[in-house]
Amino acid sequence: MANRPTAIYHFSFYIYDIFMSLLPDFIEHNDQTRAREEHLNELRALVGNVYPNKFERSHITGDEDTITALVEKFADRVPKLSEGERPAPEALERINAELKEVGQLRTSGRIATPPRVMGKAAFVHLSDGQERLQIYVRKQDAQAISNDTGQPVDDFDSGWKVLQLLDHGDFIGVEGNLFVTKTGELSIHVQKIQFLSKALLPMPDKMHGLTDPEIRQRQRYVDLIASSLKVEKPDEGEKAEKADEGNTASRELSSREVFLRRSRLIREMRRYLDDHGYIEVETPMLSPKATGAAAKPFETYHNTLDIKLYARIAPELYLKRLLVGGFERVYELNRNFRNEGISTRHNPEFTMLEFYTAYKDVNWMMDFCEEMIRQSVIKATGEPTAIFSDAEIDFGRRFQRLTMKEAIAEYWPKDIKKLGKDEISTSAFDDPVQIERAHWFLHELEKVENEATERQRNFALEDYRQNKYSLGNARFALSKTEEEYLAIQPYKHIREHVRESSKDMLWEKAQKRATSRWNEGTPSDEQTARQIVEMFERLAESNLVQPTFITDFPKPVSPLSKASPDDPTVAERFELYIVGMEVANGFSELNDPVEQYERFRDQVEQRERGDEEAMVMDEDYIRALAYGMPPAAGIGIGIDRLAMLLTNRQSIRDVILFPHMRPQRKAEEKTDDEQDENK
RNA sequence: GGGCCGAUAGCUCAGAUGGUAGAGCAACUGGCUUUUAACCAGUGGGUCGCAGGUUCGAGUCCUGCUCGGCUCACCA
Repeated sequence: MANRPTAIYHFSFYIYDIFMSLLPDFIEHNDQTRAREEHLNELRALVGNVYPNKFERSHITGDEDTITALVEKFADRVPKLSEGERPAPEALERINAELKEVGQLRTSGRIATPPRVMGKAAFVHLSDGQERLQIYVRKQDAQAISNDTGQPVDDFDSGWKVLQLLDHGDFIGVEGNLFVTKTGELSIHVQKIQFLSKALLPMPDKMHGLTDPEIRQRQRYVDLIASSLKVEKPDEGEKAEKADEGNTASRELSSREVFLRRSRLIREMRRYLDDHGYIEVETPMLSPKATGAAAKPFETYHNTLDIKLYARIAPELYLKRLLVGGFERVYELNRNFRNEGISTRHNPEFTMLEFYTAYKDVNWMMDFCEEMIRQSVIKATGEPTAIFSDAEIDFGRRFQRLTMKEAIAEYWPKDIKKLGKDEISTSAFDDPVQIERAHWFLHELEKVENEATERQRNFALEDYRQNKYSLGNARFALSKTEEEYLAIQPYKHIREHVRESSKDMLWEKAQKRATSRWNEGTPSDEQTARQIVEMFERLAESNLVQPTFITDFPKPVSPLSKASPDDPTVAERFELYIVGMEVANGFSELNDPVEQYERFRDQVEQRERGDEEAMVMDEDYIRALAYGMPPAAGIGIGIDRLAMLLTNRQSIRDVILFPHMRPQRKAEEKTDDEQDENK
């Protein structure tokens, strides 16, 4: 008890918090925030207003002297040295004489390293988010500027006093002249120092950055600070490894770089369309009908109009109304909202580029889309290839094109191309009975395989558990990855074994099942269409690593696209797949109001049968088409997914600045909610 | 919805078999006038995600929950 803090001790801190604390109480306080608050109070006494309105930077670089501008402009004056090497004194003297000619300059930034104070001099790095530049403050040289008068504080070591009160993360402005230090680093010898803003909360770790994905995503500002303050200093081992990997440009991008690259991608896609005669438009984000795609919408309500509104799921029908109105080339690059699951590939709001081109068809659109993506990728990243996970995606090569049925045949399990007397090939999927059989066969095979592997997995687990008990503390000798490996190893064999031993039996079963279904009545075109799409998704989708256009979608699943002139059951529609992700979806736009009306009616029927994602009737759109819409091709491109590909991020949340996440609930709130529910 | 993993100091993470909560960085005090992951000496800081339980004793074991990650399934 004696060496524990007393109640009075705690109470004094409580009082301190109430009377001294500047920050509101929902922000956690600790010794570090208290130190920063004290520094701020002392700074206020020294320089007056601690949140001044502006800082004028000089214009030696031609434009504003940001840190990046200065570092870039004077990069060629800095001697290039290998690690540990120091510049020759004569060379240094010459360089510094040159730099003296440049004269006084003023720049500003955030303190990117904790000040290294050495008696009566100090080194600090300033960052403008992109580059960092060192400043050198000598006690007798630096004056503080008062933020009230704009004049130097009348105190011989005022600049030094301000420096003592600076914390990692504060913003300051400095005036001084450039020089190169003995160790060869470009620096500013500070004559005047002006305090600009305080970081009351401590900065994230300068070496590791932020690793917790939760904070990275919830508090993106901290993530971005971390990625601009991080010290790039891999140890020798890592360095050697990186050198071995060669020049594959596989270095992981910082969070900041991810969003810069995303921005560049968007800019290049806009520019490409602008250069090809498209105009950018904005259509309603809130609309009385949620149409243009198959998805569940968000609902909201307009008080004055007294109507229900939906956040749009796609701008498609509005953009096509503009084709009717006489804009031949339009695009919209903006958000869509879908009230569906959240995953590594889905965010409730996502950015889509849609554009429409009059007098063109789907084939033209594929060519145009391919070239646009290729050019934008090259301009955004500097090269035609991108590393994603362990794949190198080549945007430079012509994109592969497969019909959906070809893709199914291509990725049909290699070892079961032959089933009894039947050969699985593209033509097999022209016949609805064969489609039904193949679909059921896959379904059954998957079920049996999953059952078998599940049983195998449990067996391996049980085996492992028994070993664990018999081996006692050996658990700690065995690394987790080895455990997992042992449990997974038999898994592949069992899958192959099951496939080989049961394929003919399952094929017969599927045949019977298909036959009995057909005896009950012919399946609708829509059912057949769904079976084809399902087989494609199960078999092919995840295998489409390099950019691949999948064409010839079944008409019934494409209610807004035109049928192919060659095959009335097929829509002139394509989707672009890269690393198993749907990145784009385009088609020849259906412009026959009568047929569109029929298709909507089919959709409405499906909706009534319980398909929540089927479309609704949009009478005004039919009316628009009745005024006449030119033949046209249209496309939607998922920008977030493209950004993932170009930044090697496996989660869509890593390429969206502020992704949606479940709110954190405290225990007390939870019990309150539950009490409410119980009432 | 099922499964697996995670949550410990401001940050990054250690803490096998239950027994006084640790390191590095950050913070604070002192020293050092060209350092750079500065250095040297010293100091403070944690209700171990939340709520229960077992126990003489829980960061550690059990139950429930929250948040996050991965994964499978469903839906399209």
